[in-house]
Parts: sequence; structure tokens; C-alpha cells
Amino acid sequence: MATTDRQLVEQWRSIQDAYFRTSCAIDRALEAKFDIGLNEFEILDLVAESSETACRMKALGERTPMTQSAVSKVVDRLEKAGLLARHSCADDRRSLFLELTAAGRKLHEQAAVEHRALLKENLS
Amino acid sequence: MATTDRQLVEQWRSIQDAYFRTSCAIDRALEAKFDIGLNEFEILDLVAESSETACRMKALGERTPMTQSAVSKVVDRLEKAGLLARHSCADDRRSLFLELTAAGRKLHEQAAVEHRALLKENLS
DNA sequence: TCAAGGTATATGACGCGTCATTCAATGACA
DNA sequence: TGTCATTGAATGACGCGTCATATACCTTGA
Repeated sequence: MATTDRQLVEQWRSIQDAYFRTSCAIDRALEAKFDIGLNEFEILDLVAESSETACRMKALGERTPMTQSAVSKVVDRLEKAGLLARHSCADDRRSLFLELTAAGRKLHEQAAVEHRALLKENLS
Repeated sequence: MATTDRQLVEQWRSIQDAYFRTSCAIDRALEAKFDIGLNEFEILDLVAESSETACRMKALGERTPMTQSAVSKVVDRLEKAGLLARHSCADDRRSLFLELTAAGRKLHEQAAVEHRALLKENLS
């Protein structure tokens, strides 16, 4: 294996390591303190960001690496947890708008603090 | 949200994006051409690396972010595929040594080329 | 206005990783 | 030597993400 190959592999492993450590740390912290996982938080975060313009499911799919079907299931869980609501849309009845509930906004606010803190701690 | 927080989040998202794109690209390519996933390849790669000193399961667990039980299952699949063999160890009969089969060595050699190429392509 | 194709979301089967547990083997120490 | 704790690995239940579909709705064009 050429030297550059070895370096590539080392670089990749360190990226993997950083990624895993960071995402696990965040995931566990959110799970423990707020009973939601990292993917759930990220959806909350995206919805919170686009709170001015109502947020369609479709738009979410374009902003995460998650599959459309994964997004649908994450939203399911958030809705069951009472953090998020789906509203059907008169213009196009296939579409759904998403909106944080009061509980969702509150939880997001608190969880975001934790999230940012852990990012700062883990991203060199 | 403070400016630094926003930057943190952007940085994190770009890491996530790079990580997902790279690992998906590798995973799909390996799956398509060699019928093994990324985790399977990484175990093969680790075993191949330590081919001088026989490689214990335990040692693998320490070198990947995977759980011990995940490693055990990946090794199951590789063994079923005839790419890897478990050998019991006389010194400590709880331990297992792992060794690539001829087929495993050959596949690893070919897959590694693909793997390195995709890393080079995806790591800026 | 009607068929044909495209789009937005939901759903079910499936694979994989994790956790908790189990089991056998080893070590430590009286 | 006999207990008790520890260690290496395997296993089963479970949750989640993905793929392939299904379903409802929309759009286009003749």
C-alpha cells in the first residue's frame, strides 16, 4: 500500500472517529435529558429555523441526509411525543406543513443549548 | 442564536454531509461490486493489516467505533461468506484468532483499491 | 375532460447495530 | 483448592433507517 494510501486511510479513520464520538455524545446527552435522539433533534432544529416560512416535509428532506421515509418516521415520533404537528395545506393537499407545538419550542430551546455546547466541546 | 453558534452548526452540518456522502458512496460501491458493506470491509481491512500478528476479536473491537456485539455479527457474516475464519486459541480458550481465507485476501485486495480511490475522490 | 405521468407522503418488510444478558474460561486470593 | 469476580465472545429482543411500494393528489396535453 502506497504511503499516500495509508495517509488517506488514517485521515478517513480520524474523520470517522470524530464523527462517531461527537454524534454519540450528543445523542446520549439528548436521550438522557430530553428523551429524544439526535435525528429527532435535527428535525426539530430545522423546523425551528424555518419557522417564519411554514415548513413542508419536502423541504426537510432536502436539508438532511435522511431518506424521505426516515423523515416521515421521525416526524411520526415527534408528533406522538407532542412536540410537532402536521397541518395539511390547502394549496396542495399532498403537502403537509410542520409546526412546533409550544412544548416542542420549549424543548428545542433547551436542547439546542446542550447541542451547541457539545458541538463546541467536540469540534476542535 | 449567537453568531458562533450558527457557525458551529454550519460546521457540524458540513461534517455530517461529507461523512454521509463518503461513507454512502463507498458502501454502495462495495455492495455493488463485491457484495459486502462498509463495515464488513473495514473489518477485513483491519484483519489484513494485522496479518503478521494473528488478530484477536478483542483487538478489533478496540480499533473500530463498533460495539463488541456488532463486530461479532460482522465477523459472522464474513465467515458465512467464506472470507474470514475464526480459530480458537490454545493460550486462552475464550479468545478467537481471525484470519482471512484465500478468497478473503483476494477480495480485500480488490476492494481496497476501490476503497482508497473513493476516499481520494471524496476527501478534499 | 380524461388519461397518463409525475409528485408528496405513508407504510411494511427487512437488515443491521445496540443493549442487556448469558456462557464459558480465566484469575485472584484465602 | 474452592469460591468470587472478571473477561472474551455470542445471542435475542428491540429500535431505527432503507428500500420498494402504495395512495392520494396534481398537472399536462390532446
